[in-house]
Amino acid sequence: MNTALTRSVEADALQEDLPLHQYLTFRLSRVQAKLNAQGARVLMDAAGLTLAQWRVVALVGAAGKTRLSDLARITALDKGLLSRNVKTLAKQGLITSTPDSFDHRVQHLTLSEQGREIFDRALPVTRRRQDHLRAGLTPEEIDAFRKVLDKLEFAAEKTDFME
Amino acid sequence: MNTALTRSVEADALQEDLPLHQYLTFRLSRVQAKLNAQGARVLMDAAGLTLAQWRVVALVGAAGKTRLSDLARITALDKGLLSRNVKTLAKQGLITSTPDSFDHRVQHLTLSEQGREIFDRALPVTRRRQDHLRAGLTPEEIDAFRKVLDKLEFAAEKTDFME
DNA sequence: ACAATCATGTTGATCGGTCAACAATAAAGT
DNA sequence: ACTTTATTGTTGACCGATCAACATGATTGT
Repeated sequence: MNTALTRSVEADALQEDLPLHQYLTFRLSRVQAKLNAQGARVLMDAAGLTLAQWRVVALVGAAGKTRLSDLARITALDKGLLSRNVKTLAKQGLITSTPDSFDHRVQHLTLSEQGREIFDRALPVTRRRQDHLRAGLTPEEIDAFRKVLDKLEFAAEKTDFME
Repeated sequence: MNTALTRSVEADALQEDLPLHQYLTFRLSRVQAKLNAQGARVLMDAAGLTLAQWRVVALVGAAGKTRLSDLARITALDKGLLSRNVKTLAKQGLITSTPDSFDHRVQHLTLSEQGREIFDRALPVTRRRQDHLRAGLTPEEIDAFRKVLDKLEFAAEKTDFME
């Protein structure tokens, strides 16, 4: 009786009252993984960029001119990761990085012609995707969602809840 | 005038109207990264487990007895990843994996004594963390949040929104 | 002026997650 | 019966993310 026929039964019983499934964090990571996969696919198709690369392009494109440390600060992305992404983007000719004449540590980042072309091509695609994601949501839901995200982010940064 | 003194000004201007910052997915991935880091730290301190390992222990502990394919199906985690985690947990003696006598492909997973001890020790810690995360949220907010997650997950699985 | 400190960006090591290929086995179709 | 197809779990290759160490250069304090 313990053959493959009983599989679904046991699986369902398991699914019912799993502690993990009630955990917001677990749900969140699953949804995020799926969104990530979708976003990566869309961007690769539309612009030949990875998600992390697109983020750099989008940030530099929107800012017009930035430096790496600002991107890291604002987005809370790892500076090492950003550095590598900028490097490959520069090698591909999408981003130009020019040194600051006063502070010789900083590099100013701008989009090249080609970079802006890709930015202009990718932006509407990502907008479309965002619209698609929001399509089933009311403005109130989106607003509430954002508020919860803020609170969760705040709670995630607290370190003293274990005494 | 383009020295480090102007940094914050430019950074603020950038922060204002970034397209990325309005993207739900971007916010989500940031929050998730922070939650992840917090969860990993808490679990490592409390039980010496990685997040992925804890998930396996928690799932097997809750189910009593499962097989790998069920875990993969239910949690939408990668089976390769699960296989590796199970393997290291088995090597550490937390999980015992016994072959099915009818279907020689499947392995039945259960917690060992030691595994259950760790499960029992880690579970209240993770509950405490979940409570901490929910502390600032009303039941309605949590409910709304869950609904939005469901809708986003659904929308993330659709593939035909680009025509 | 000089020492100590801090900011910027690069790099290496490592880890977790994803994907594809695979061997072994079972189930289904003919 | 036999071929084809599907499932289970393992493995290798690869990529993105995280962390720490580091070199360089600026800032601060005395």
